[in-house]
Amino acid sequence: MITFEHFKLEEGTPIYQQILLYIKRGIIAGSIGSGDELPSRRMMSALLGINPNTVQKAYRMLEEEGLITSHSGAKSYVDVTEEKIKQIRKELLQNDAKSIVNTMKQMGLSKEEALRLISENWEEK
Amino acid sequence: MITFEHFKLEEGTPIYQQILLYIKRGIIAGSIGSGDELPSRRMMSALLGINPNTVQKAYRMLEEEGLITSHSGAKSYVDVTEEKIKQIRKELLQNDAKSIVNTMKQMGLSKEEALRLISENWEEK
DNA sequence: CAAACTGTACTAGCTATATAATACAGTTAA
DNA sequence: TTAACTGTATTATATAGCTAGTACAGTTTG
Repeated sequence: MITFEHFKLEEGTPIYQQILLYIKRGIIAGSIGSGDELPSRRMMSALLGINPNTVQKAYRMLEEEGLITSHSGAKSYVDVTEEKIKQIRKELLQNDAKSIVNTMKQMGLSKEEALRLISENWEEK
Repeated sequence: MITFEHFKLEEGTPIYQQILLYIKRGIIAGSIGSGDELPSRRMMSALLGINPNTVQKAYRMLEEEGLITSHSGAKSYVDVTEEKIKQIRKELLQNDAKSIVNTMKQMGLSKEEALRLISENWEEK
């Protein structure tokens, strides 16, 4: 069962997208994998204090992307191939890295300053 | 006159926020400073192909944060003190760095892998 | 002065996001 | 079997973001 223990809602980003990303990143990290049981829509919404429809939206998109399976009445499970993992790994990492670099450059940081900033923030907390 | 030459709209983030961030990051980088003239709301919206009201929203927020001055009928100008620059520098850099580190950790990357990813993506384009 | 620009304000309409309240049929477990 | 869970679907409502159109008064420039 995926716990969503370290999942915290943030403002400014659609909730369904945050759920999507949390699961995708978990799959990339290896902490989430095939066979893992997802919390039910109702359970999940109760835990996060959000609406069941919002969870359903995230789950439906995950199903459309072929990362989970859902059957009426039964529980939902993660179901990913190595191929899919490689695909979303490339997708997310490239996206994030490019966005980070652009941001840092926009703020006039040198490569060294950027690396130092990341490095310093890695340890804390 | 601030040119917005390298400004490109991205999907998924409110346009007014992108304008806000572009100017704040420019101020941090030093490429935008006190006395610089902002494009008029109408000019700006025409250049970006967006609605004048969206530009106005960004400009109004910049004024509320005390980064620009606007007077009815006259043009708008950047107006920042060293104190304000330090403040938003800390604000944005800390925010971005923490968000990046969290994302990377969520994907199971080690500090070294993260630094290498940034490093590799720095050069390209 | 007059025209063309400025900032500002307002109404209206659309889409996306999120909530609330039900409803129903399939699955599971006592 | 029956009760409690599942996924799925629907309708209604509210808010944020964005667009479109219009209006008006202050400023700048010819």
